[in-house]
Amino acid sequence: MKFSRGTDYALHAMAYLASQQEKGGKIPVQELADKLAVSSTYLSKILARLVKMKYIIATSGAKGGYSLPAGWEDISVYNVIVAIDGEPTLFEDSFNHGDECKIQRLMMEVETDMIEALKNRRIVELI
Amino acid sequence: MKFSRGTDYALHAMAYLASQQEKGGKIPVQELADKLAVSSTYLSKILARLVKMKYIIATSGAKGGYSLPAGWEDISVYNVIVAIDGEPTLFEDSFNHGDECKIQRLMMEVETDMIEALKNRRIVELI
DNA sequence: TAATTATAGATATTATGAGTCTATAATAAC
DNA sequence: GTTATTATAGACTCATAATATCTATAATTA
Repeated sequence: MKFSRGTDYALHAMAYLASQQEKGGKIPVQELADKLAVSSTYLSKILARLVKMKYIIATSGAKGGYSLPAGWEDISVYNVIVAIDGEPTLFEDSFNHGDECKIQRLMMEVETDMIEALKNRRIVELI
Repeated sequence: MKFSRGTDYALHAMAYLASQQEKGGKIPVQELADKLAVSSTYLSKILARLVKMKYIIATSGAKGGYSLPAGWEDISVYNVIVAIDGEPTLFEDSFNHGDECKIQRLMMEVETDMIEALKNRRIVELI
């Protein structure tokens, strides 16, 4: 019952990029990896998912690195979580119980509220 | 990012016991296991945790089985989850970041709200 | 004493998270 | 154009936890 460490890395990376945003520079993965005390190849894998979702921009080559796209202020914590872990689900709905199951319904309500809360929180808050 | 299947079994077992409560009888694990389509020995292991927390009562011997204790109407969904999975934590706080970490703080807020919601929901609602 | 029920321990299986290593592609500096 | 720098992608390993199963034991009633 917790989000993956990958999500944690991703959120910290996003927060760091956001905090460096004024300078307009690109941040190489090695710098991010040093900050987070994680291997750069592994962090690359995680960041690749954010690139795929266009939450960050990757630039190859010398003086390259990662940066934030226009409109990054709208990216939510939920966006990042889904990019890394996929849609969060408190219960496995492929089990026994369909819509008529009160347990399933109750958990869905709690889950929906949690998701709503995460959608309302944005990366820009983390600077 | 989901609760264990064990929690699911436990909630369904509790709901079933509650629904049979009027009859005052004890329900053997085999009957519960049949309902949930799970092996009785495995379900026993899960129910043992509820017994330890006094959320259900186990009676050995012929005509024995599981039943609910006095005051069972106050047992929350959260109680059951903690009994099976332990305290839920959205993030591993043993990582890098202490109280000053904004990500940690944000996730703690979301987590606290979720826990509060689960504490406000009781087994009695599931009948 | 025998039947019925729960409990506990050892073990197996499987899935997933977490991470490494290596090769490849893209781009800028020279 | 060559080289250095950067990101990307795939195969693979390792550890851990969930999800059970099986067997033996303890408790209680008929």
